[in-house]
Amino acid sequence: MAPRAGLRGWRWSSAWRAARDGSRERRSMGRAAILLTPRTSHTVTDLHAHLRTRLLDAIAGLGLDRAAAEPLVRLEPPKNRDHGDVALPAFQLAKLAGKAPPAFANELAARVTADDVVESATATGPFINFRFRRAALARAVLEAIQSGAAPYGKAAANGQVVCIDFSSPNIAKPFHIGHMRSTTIGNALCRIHRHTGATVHGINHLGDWGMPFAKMMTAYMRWGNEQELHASPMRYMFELYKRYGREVKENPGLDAEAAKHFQALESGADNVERRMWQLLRDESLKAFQGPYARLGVTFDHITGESFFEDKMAGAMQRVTASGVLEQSEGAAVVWLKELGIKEPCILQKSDGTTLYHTRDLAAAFYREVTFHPTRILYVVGAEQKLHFDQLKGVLTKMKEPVAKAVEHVPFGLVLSKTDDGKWEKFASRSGNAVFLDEILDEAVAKVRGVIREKNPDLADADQIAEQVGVSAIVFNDLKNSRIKDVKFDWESMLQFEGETGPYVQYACARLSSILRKAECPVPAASAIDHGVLADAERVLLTMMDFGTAVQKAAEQSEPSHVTGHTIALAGEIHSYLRDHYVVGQEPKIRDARLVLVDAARRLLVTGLALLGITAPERM
RNA sequence: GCGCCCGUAGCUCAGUGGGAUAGAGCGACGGUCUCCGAAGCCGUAGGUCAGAGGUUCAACUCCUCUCGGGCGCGCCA
Repeated sequence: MAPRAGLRGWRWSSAWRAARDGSRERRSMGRAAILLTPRTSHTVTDLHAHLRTRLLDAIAGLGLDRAAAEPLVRLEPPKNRDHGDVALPAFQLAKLAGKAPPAFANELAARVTADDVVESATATGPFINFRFRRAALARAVLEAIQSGAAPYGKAAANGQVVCIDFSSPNIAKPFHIGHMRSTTIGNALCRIHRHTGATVHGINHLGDWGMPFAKMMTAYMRWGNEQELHASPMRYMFELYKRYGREVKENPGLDAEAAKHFQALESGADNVERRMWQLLRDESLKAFQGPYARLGVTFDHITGESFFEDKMAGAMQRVTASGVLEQSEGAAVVWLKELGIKEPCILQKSDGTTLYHTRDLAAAFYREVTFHPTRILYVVGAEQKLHFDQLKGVLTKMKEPVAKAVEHVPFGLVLSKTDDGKWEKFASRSGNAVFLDEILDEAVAKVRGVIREKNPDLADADQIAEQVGVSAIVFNDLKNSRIKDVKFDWESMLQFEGETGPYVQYACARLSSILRKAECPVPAASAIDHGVLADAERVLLTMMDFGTAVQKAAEQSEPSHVTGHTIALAGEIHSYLRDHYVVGQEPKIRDARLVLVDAARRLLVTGLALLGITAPERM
């Protein structure tokens, strides 16, 4: 419904006042994540599945109940790699058997004899450590990666339908640093869920309704000029926004004026407010395509708050019919005390107009009938936890089935450093607001400099600098648990060494370079001598963790699990390459390593793609 | 005041459906490009996991309390 064509080339104003009512577009937190997969094991590879079966057979052989033991067989990575490839703490199984853990571990280990896949099962105290045959490990992992089999490639449809409400900026304002987190996290979650086989609906719930927009309209109607608006829409609207903020201090009546305009807009009549709204919305929406294009973000649906204008009456009727709506001080509210929420959820103001909650309620109903979602993720900042608790609470009190799908995915604030070295919420009082384009431009410029220095003959250097620079910013945003506040400082943001996007991209470029220099095609993974890859066990075991990382990321709405895996894999392959050359080796070794290098590159590219990042062939 | 989140190495963070000696990166110090990309790799130093109780065979991980930091709390979003 919205124009997707990009408007490139304009820059954000250098200062931005994050006034209280201006910085609160949606983005926030949630209740406990709904875990949609049975938490029985981490069996994401054939090797693990095989081992599980062997273990359960052995357990049954010891006279234990197979079904009772099944959930207790929790294979986990050993604390120390020297112990083995996977470990099984035998405490609970020993309890089931009524034996001392070390003795039981011994008995069980003895029954898991070596086969084509399992090399050994060794009891170490109460733990059993397993080791796979190196050739089997290499074969299983490399063939799966090369053929694009799940979890390395996209999984078959899993029946889940996931709505992801993300980015959702208030489009009456410039796209600034504060908008980035919901955008990058939501984008990554869309890609991750698709990879795991879900049907995903990425939704941009634009803030194009309500008081912020009404204030912008008020400013424009008082001071606006259409020529200036068209010349530089976002910058001009930002100026209006700032002016409104200044003048409302002198003239508090402005807010009442804005409220009147909103009332007129919501009346549905074809009036000046409606035409004004349409104009401002169109202009700002166009301007937002620039940042989205740079970040590689797309949406399946751009249904902002205004989209629900004609659906709110129906939603209110539904609430009324359910009998949970009450009048309080002239407003229509739902009390949620029995759900442990003290603050009532206000659905209609005393002047009859609607609120954020009303529109989210209408949106929930709409999404339910339109998409039949198993989960609806709201990627919105943690400061809006109460809002989503209330939304879910109202739906729960109404006994609406969709209530259980509603899931807030909160994330931390973006903090900036004050003059005295403390961290505080981004606010431009001290002129510290930073706009996304400025950050991306800085990063790209720095990358360009690094390229000039390290790879001066690189073709398409500008394009690659854009690719690498933007990735550094996105990767940085997805590196830590989303609930952590992001400490924004230029130094670490523009750091390309260590655990960074460019580090992972560099690994990809290095691997690509080796594949080019090999001057022979990558053999089929099934055709190589897997035994010679015994020296690559750390790389292979890390590769094997990919599925677990993606699964956890999907279940917990936590892209950082994927980010972490790409860093780990890049590190392992870098280390491996130090002592293991590919080019110039005898064919048997060269071929096996070519498959390994190619698989590592593929998996890194896949991991980055899940984060919304591309990897250049050279950099 | 009430509710929620966070507190692990100098800094930024992993690890928190309890499990074997708490891991990275940055910074510091020391190595490493006549050999596939040094945006790399290897090593050294650095931790009473905020504190105190409790549950458990086992607690950084679960429960309670305290301290420190942050966010939120009726017609904004």
